[in-house]
Amino acid sequence: MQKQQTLSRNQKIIFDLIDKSPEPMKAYSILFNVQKKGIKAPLQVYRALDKLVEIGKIHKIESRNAFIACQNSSCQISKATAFSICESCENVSEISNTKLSKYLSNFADSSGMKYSKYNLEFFGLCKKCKSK
Amino acid sequence: MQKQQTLSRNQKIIFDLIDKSPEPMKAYSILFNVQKKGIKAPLQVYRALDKLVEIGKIHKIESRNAFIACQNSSCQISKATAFSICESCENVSEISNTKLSKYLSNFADSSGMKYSKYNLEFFGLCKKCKSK
DNA sequence: AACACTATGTAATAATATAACATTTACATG
DNA sequence: CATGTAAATGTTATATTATTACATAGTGTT
Ligand SMILES: [Zn+2]
Ligand SMILES: [Zn+2]
Ligand SMILES: [Zn+2]
Ligand SMILES: [Zn+2]
Repeated sequence: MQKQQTLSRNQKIIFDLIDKSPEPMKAYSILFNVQKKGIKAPLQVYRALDKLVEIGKIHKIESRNAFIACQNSSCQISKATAFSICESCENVSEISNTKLSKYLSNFADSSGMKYSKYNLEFFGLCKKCKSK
Repeated sequence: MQKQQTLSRNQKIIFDLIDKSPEPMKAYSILFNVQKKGIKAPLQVYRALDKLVEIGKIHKIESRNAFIACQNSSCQISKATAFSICESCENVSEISNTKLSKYLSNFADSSGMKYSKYNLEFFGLCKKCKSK
C-alpha cells in the first residue's frame, strides 16, 4: 500500500492530461493544452510536473524531455524506473519486470557508492516498426 | 579492436576539453571555454558533440544535460552505457561492469521489442558524501 | 577537374527550464 | 476562532539548452 496523495487543482489538471495522452508529453505542449483551464505560465506547469514526478504519478523520460503517466499503478518505485523507447515511432512504455528491478536495485559495484535510485532507458524498434 | 577515428579540428578541441575536465561539462560551458580557440557559436559545439557521441568518445548524461569523456577506452559500446551519479557532489563516473552490461544487453521482455541500445543512470551518494 | 562527402562559419530563433517576488489556500493546533 | 505554517498559486522576466537555415570551405576519390 502506498500513501494516497490528494492532488491540487493544477496538479490534477496536468496529471489528467498526461494520463490520457497515448504518448509522452512535453512541458510546453502541456502548457498549450491547459491554457484554456487557466494555467498560463511555464512555471505553473513545471511546478506541477515536479510534484507529480516526486510522488511517482508521472515519470520524466530524460532522453526526450517528456513526461508519461506511471503505468505501474503509481510507482511505489518512482526511484526505480525503466522504459522502452521505439526510435522510429517514439512510442514509450514503462517496463515492469520484477527480476530486472530486483537486479538493478541490488546492484553494487566496487565504487563504494550506495545507490538509492536508478533510471534505465532501452532503445530499439517496436514490434510494429520492426515489421515495416 | 575498433575503427580509429580521426577527429576534425573542432572535434579535437572540444574532446580535449571534456577529456581534461574532472566533471561532466555542459554545452554552453564548453562554448565559453573554446571561444578563445575560435569556436564562437553554439552550433559549432553541438555539431562536435553529436559526432563525438556518435563515435563513442563522449557520452551524454541525460539527466544532467552534460557530457563526459568515455572512461572505457572509447566505448565500443556507446550503445550500452551506465553511469553512477552522486546527488550531492554531482560526481559522475562511468560504470564498467561486464555482468551488468551482459545482463542488460541480453534483456528481453514480453513486448516483442528488439533492444539495440540502453542508457542507465544510477543515483546515490558517493563514498565521500556519504561520510559527511 | 568533377564529384561526393564532411566539416565549418554565422545569424537568427526555437524549445526547455528557472529566478524572484507577491499572494492565496489548506489545515493543524492553541 | 485566531494564528502560524507549509503548500500551492499567479505573474513577469530571464536563463539555459538546442535547432533551423543558409553559405562556404576542406578532403579524398575517380
Ligand atoms: Zn511507474
Ligand atoms: Zn515503433
Ligand atoms: Zn564509454
Ligand atoms: Zn558525492
